[in-house]
Amino acid sequence: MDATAITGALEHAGYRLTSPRRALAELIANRRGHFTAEELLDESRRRRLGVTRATIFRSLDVLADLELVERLDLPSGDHAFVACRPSQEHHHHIVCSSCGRSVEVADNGFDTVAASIARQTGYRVDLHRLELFGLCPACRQRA
Amino acid sequence: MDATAITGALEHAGYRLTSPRRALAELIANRRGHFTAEELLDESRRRRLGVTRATIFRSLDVLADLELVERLDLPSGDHAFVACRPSQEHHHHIVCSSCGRSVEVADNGFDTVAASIARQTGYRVDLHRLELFGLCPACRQRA
DNA sequence: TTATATGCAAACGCTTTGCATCACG
DNA sequence: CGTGATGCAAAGCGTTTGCATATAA
Repeated sequence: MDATAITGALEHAGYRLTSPRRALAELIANRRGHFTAEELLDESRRRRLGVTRATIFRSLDVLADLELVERLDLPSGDHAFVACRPSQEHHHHIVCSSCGRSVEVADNGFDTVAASIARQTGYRVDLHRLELFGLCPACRQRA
Repeated sequence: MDATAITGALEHAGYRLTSPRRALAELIANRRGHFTAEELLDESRRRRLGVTRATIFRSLDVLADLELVERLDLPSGDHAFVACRPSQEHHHHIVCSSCGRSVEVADNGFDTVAASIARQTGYRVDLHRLELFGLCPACRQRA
């Protein structure tokens, strides 16, 4: 993942390109798996990037709106984020419960399930969240 | 939903049937849609049921383990719970974003989607969470 | 030049915990 | 009786906010 994908999308959406945001984009781009706000803050401190807590939360908020990151609710109850490729279609993530790496998953086939649920329940389905957890190929091999 | 379904399951699982737990079972059984721990606490205070905060959180924890309630992560980011019928197969809930009422949804058909995701990604899928939001029939009509 | 973004630190809200006491079985 | 459950109040922890200052455009 490339930091310029994030900074570019921010700029395109009319947000100012500040140096904390550039630093944050780089931090996020270099993450392998999911990450928390706290982890970004820790790394920012360690590397003296000068991105502070409030900015991290405010920026993650913006990035989530732009769908550059997705909020995750881990089975543990913790909140985390994953970076996504921008301007993609609706998709979900499968997250490795061992190493945290995640892969984007096309919504393909799920619309059928959603339609059948709508038919069965009479609800109008507006929104769904799907989170998958398991073991990635590398961690499977290691196990 | 019947409070005895909850108390019975608690007893069956070897938990003590205390009066706070009985009161809580009744509180939960009478809920129509999803609810938060705070809401239960409010009602317990209003009706002087004497169930305190710590007990509510501890009990919801137990009930979630027994799958008598399911934890929900609302699109707003809030956490809530819904009561489930006990000893059911794996299922999900569709939640009305207007009135909060929820219906259980069979997992039917989703296994195919999960299998295809596993095949495409190479991940071993261990766990998934699916939450659907929309408008229930009653709220659709009202709108 | 001016709206936007940031830093700081305090406030916030939900949830958990320690510990003494209570009461189910 | 003995162990598990409760109440209370305090701590914990992730997240948000107000406000003065700095900065991108």
